[in-house]
Amino acid sequence: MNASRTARERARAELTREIKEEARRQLAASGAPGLSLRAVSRELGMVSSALYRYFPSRDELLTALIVDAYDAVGERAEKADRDAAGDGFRARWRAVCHALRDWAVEHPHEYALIYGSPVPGYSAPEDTIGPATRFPFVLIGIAQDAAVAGGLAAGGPVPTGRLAGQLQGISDAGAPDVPATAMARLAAHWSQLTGMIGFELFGQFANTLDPADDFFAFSVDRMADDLGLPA
Amino acid sequence: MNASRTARERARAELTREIKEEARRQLAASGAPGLSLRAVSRELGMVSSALYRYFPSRDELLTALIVDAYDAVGERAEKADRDAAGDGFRARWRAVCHALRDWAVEHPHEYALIYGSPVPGYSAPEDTIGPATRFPFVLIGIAQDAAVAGGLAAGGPVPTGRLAGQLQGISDAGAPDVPATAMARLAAHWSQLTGMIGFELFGQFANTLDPADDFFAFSVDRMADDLGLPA
DNA sequence: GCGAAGTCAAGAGCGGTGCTCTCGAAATTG
DNA sequence: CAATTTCGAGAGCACCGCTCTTGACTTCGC
Repeated sequence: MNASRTARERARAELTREIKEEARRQLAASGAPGLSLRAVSRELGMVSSALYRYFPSRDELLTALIVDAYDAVGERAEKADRDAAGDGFRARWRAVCHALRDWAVEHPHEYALIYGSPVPGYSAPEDTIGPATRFPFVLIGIAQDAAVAGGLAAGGPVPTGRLAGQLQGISDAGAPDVPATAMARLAAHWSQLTGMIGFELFGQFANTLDPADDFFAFSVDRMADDLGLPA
Repeated sequence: MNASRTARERARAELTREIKEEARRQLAASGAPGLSLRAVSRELGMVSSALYRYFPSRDELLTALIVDAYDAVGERAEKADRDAAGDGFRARWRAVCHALRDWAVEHPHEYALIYGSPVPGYSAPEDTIGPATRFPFVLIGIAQDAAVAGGLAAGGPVPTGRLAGQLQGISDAGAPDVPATAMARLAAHWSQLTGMIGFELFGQFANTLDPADDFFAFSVDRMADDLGLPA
C-alpha cells in the first residue's frame, strides 16, 4: 500500500508518463493528425507494439492528452482567478479570460485538440466531460460571486421556455443566484471566447484583426460590461 | 474557344467534378481525416495513381473542398439576406445568422473543415481567403446599410490605438459608414456565431444547452440589440 | 525457495495510406 | 499521317494502426 509499490508498477507509471510527454511533444510539433504511435515509440527507443501495453489504441492516447489539456487549462484559469481574488469581479473576469487565451497561444495544438473539431469519428469519451467543465465553471463562479454581492446586471430580454429550463439546469449545478438573463449572457460569452481564440489561432483573422491582442482585450471588457461586473 | 472544347477537356472537367462529389460524400460520412484518395478512386472505378492527374495531392483536394464550402455557405447567406431584404435590418440579421447555423447543421463535416481546426500543418492556401470573406461580408453589408439609414447604435467604449486602425481597415474594404464601435461589436458577434455553432456541433454543449435552437435564436437577437438594429 | 502466474518487450505480419515513377494506349495537334 | 501531349494502369516505396506469437523476466502463492 506504499506510494510506489513494486518496481514493476513504478516502471509502468514512469513509462506511461514518458509516453504522454513524448506524444505531447509530437502534438505540439505537428498537430493531432501527425501524432504517430510508431514515432512515439521510436523516440522512446521501444518497438511500436510495446506501446499498446500502455495505451490500447491511438484514440486512447489522444483521450488521455485531451483530459490532460482540459485539466491544464482549467487549473490555469483557477489559479488566475485565485490570484485576482482581491481585485474585484471585473479583474477576476479579465484574468480568467486572458488565462484561457494565453494558454491557447502557448499550446495551440492542444487547444485545437479540445476546442477544435473532433479528431477521429466523434465519440467524446465519458471521462472527458468532467475535466471539460472545469474552465467554464470558473467563469460561472465569478458570476455567482458577483450575483451574491449584487453586482450583476439585470434587464434585457428574459429567456423563456426550454431555454429557461436549460439555463436553470446550469444554475443548479453551481450558481444558484445567477439569474437566467445573466446565465444566457455568460454562455454566449463563453462561446465567444472560443470563437475569438479559434479565429486567431486558425488564421481566420489573417490580414484583419491580426495580431488580435487588442481586439481580445476590448471584447473581454465589453463582456464584463454586458454582465454588469463592477469595474 | 467554345464553351466545351475538346472531348478530352469535357471529360476532364466532368471527372474533376465527380472526384469532388465523391470526396464530399466521404467527407460527410467520415470527416476530413477519413477522406482517402484511394477510397475515392476505388469508388470511381479508377486506380489511385490516376487521381493525381486531377489533384496533385490530398491537400489540394481538401483545399478545393474548402473553397467549395466557403462558397456554399457564402451563397446561402447572400440568398437569405436577399430574401429578407424587405423586412428590415433585424430580419436580415436573423436570416443570415440562422442561415449559417442551418448550413452548419446540415453539413457538419464541411463546416468543421472551414471553421474547425486546420487539418494538416496549417498553411491556408491563398485561394481560400477570398471565398472565406464572403460570409462575414454579408454581415458587414447589413451593418453598412443600417449605418447609412441611421439605424446603428452608438455609445459604449471606443476602440483606440492599433485596434482602431485594424477596424478601419475592415471598414475601408466595404463598410465606410460603420463606426469603429459597431465594427468591433460585429467582429465579436461573428466570432461568437462560430463559437456557438462549434460548441453545438462538436458536443461541448452536451447535457446543458442541447438542443441549442433556443439559445442560438436568443443570442442572435441579443447581438442585434447590441448592434442597435431596429426591430 | 521454488514453481505457477502474470507481465513485458520484441518481432513478424496484415491491410491500409499518400505518393512516385514508368509504360503503353489514346487523343489532340501540326 | 506523324509528332506531341494526355491519360489510366501497375508496381513499388515508406509509412501508418493494430494483432498475434514468442521468449524472457518479475511477482506471488505455497
